[in-house]
Amino acid sequence: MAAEGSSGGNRRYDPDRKARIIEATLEVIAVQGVSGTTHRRVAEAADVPLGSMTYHFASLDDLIEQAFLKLTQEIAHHFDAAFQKAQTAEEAREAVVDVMCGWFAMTERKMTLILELYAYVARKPDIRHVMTGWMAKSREALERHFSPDVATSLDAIIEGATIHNFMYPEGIPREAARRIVAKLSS
Amino acid sequence: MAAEGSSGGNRRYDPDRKARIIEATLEVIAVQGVSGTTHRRVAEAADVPLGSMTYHFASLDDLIEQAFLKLTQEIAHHFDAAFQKAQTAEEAREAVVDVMCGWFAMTERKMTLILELYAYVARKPDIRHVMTGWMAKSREALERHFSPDVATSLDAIIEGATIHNFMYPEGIPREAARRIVAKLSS
DNA sequence: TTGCGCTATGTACGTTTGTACGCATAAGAC
DNA sequence: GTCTTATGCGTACAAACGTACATAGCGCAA
Repeated sequence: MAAEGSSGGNRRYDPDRKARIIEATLEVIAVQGVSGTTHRRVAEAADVPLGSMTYHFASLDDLIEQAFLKLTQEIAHHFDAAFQKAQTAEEAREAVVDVMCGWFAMTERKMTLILELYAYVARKPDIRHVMTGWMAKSREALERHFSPDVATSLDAIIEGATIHNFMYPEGIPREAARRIVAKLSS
Repeated sequence: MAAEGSSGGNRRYDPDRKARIIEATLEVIAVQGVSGTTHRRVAEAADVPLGSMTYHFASLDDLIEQAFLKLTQEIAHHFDAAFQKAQTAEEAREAVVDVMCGWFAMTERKMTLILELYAYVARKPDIRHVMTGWMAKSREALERHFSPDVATSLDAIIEGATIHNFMYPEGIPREAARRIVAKLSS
C-alpha cells in the first residue's frame, strides 16, 4: 500500500510525508485525545517509522501545534467559502443558520478536534495565535455581510450553538436557529 | 500544615481525604491538562501517598470523572443562585449579561477546566450524563425567567460569549452583551 | 491488656513514553 | 564506474506511567 510515489521509488524521498504525518496526528487526536497522542501511535497511523517523528518535528508539542494550525486553517477556509457564496443578506443569514446547526464540514470528528484544541490552547498561551488567526478570518467573513456588532454576536451564537448541538441530543432545531439569527441581525 | 484533624490524630482516618483528592485533581487538570494528570502528580498536590489513589478510586478515569462531576455541580449551583436572586425580568436579563462577560465564578482556571471537560466528554460518551445533568440545571434556571425558546438561545449565547471572552482579548464588551440579550429576549 | 479485623500505604513490576544518535542508503559530482 | 554528502531511520535508554499487593498501623470488642 502507498507505493505509488511520484518518482517510482518504494520509500525514501516522499515529500508528502510531513503532511501525511500531520493528517495522521489529527486522526489520532480525534480518537484518543491529546492525552492519548504519542509519537508511536501517530507513526503507526501515518505508516512511517518512529524515527520520522523526531526527524520532521522538533517535539511532540511541535507536532500537535502544527496539526492544530492546519485544522483551523482548513475550517476557516470552508467557513469563508460558505459566506463568500452568499450574495444577499437573506442568503448570508441562511448561511449562519447552516453553520449553527449541522454544518456539512462540522462532523463529529472535527468538533471533537476543536474541543481538544480549545483545551490545549487554554493551557498554552504561546499558541494562542492559532486561535486569533482563525477568529480574525471568521470575523472577516461575517463582516462582509453584517455590522461589526452583529458579527460579534453571530460569531458567539455560532460558537455556542455548535457546541450545544454537539453535546446534547436534539439541540437547536433549524427553525429556532432561523429565528435567533433574525433577532440578532435586526 | 493540615494537622488540625477532628480527632487529634496527625494522619490516618481523615474523612476529607477523598474530597481533598478530588479538589487536587481539578487543580492538576487546570494546570497540566487531562493529558498531564497522573496519579503521582495528584497525590503530591493533595499531599497523600500514592497508594491512596488506587485505594479511593477504581482507576484514573474514575478519578477524573468524579472531579469533573464535582466541577459541574459547583458551577451549576452558582449559576442557579445567580438567577434565583433575580426577581424581575430586568434583573434576570442583567444576570445573563453578568454571566456572559466576566462572571465572578468564571475564573480563568474554571474556564480551562470546562474546556478540558468538553474535550474529555467528546471522547467518552458514557460520561455524557455529567453534561446533560449540568445542562438541565442551567436550562431550568433560565426557564424560570424566560420562555423555553428564549432560554435555549440565551444558553447558547452564554456558552459562545464565555468562550470568546476567554479566548480573545477584549472579547464582548458589557454594553454589547446587554444589547444582545435585549434582542434575544424580546 | 490482648487479639482481631479493616483501613490505608509503601513498594515493586511490567509497560509505555519522549527523545537521542550511529549507521544505512540514495542522490549527485566526476 | 567510484566517491562524497546529506537525508532518513532502526534501535536503545532513562524516566515516568498505572496498577497490584503484601503488610503495617489503628480502632474496637472482649
